[in-house]
Amino acid sequence: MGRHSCCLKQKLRKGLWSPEEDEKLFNHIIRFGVGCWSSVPKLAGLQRCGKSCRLRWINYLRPDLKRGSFSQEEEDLIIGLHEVLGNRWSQIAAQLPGRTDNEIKNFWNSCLKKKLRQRGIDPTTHKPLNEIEREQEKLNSDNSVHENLPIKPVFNPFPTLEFQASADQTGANIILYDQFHSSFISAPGFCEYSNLMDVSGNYSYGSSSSNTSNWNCNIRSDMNNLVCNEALNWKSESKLEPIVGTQWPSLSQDPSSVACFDVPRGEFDADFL
DNA sequence: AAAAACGACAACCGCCGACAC
DNA sequence: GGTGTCGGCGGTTGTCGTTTT
Repeated sequence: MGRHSCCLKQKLRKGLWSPEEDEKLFNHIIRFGVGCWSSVPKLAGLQRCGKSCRLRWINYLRPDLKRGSFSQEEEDLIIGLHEVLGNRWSQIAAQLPGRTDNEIKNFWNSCLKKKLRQRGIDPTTHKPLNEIEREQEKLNSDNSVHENLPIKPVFNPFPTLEFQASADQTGANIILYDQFHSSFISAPGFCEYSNLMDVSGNYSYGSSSSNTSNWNCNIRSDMNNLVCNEALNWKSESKLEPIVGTQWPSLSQDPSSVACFDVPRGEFDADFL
């Protein structure tokens, strides 16, 4: 329990990642893909634990990250999904291509919660705040009368909807989506999310922003898609940003045609092909 | 101009489930 | 079935830039 064995070893760096470390990790994963995270630091020449490398890759280095501020559509989608899913950030992130669970979680905690409160909505239950207060007062008065009764949880992650509880991993999202969709599209004040929700066809990372299993399965074809669609620009602050509108040739057609990125800082090899 | 407060976001921590042995 | 390892997740903390006092 607790810290992984890799983290217990001496001389492991912590804290912010340097551009050099980013470069090493990025180059390693581009070349070899992700096999076993615990072996990545050693193979990449990093004094970090595998967990830290994994997090850095998922939240920061992955080439398909969108970055930048959230659009209004994304904001509405997050709020709607949070009402359905609660703090299941990885599941919420799965519906927002290019966004990570960490990013969404931070956005929620630092911004959206505040916005909802300003609109008079409780960010936990998504009910009007005055209604929550009334319920709380009622609960308090009930408790004072029935002090010996078991305490019921106040928070209900599914406040207005009932969901099928036993869906397999692949079916769960579909069921949730159908129920979420049918519940909200007819409700006043809610956006039509359907065009945003259906990303299963073009979101190559599967069910979660943190899910790297697809990388393990077919790193080459995934990188093919990613590199072609989102060329990399190594910015001075070491962040990667897609070059909007840039057309890249398909690697499967002509791998040698993509030999270099726009790399003003750091040097990324593209000869993993 | 300096200090304090605030906000955004990167990273860590602890826990859990899956899996292999 | 017990144990250890690993990946993944959500909560929390740390860091740093910006704004306010």
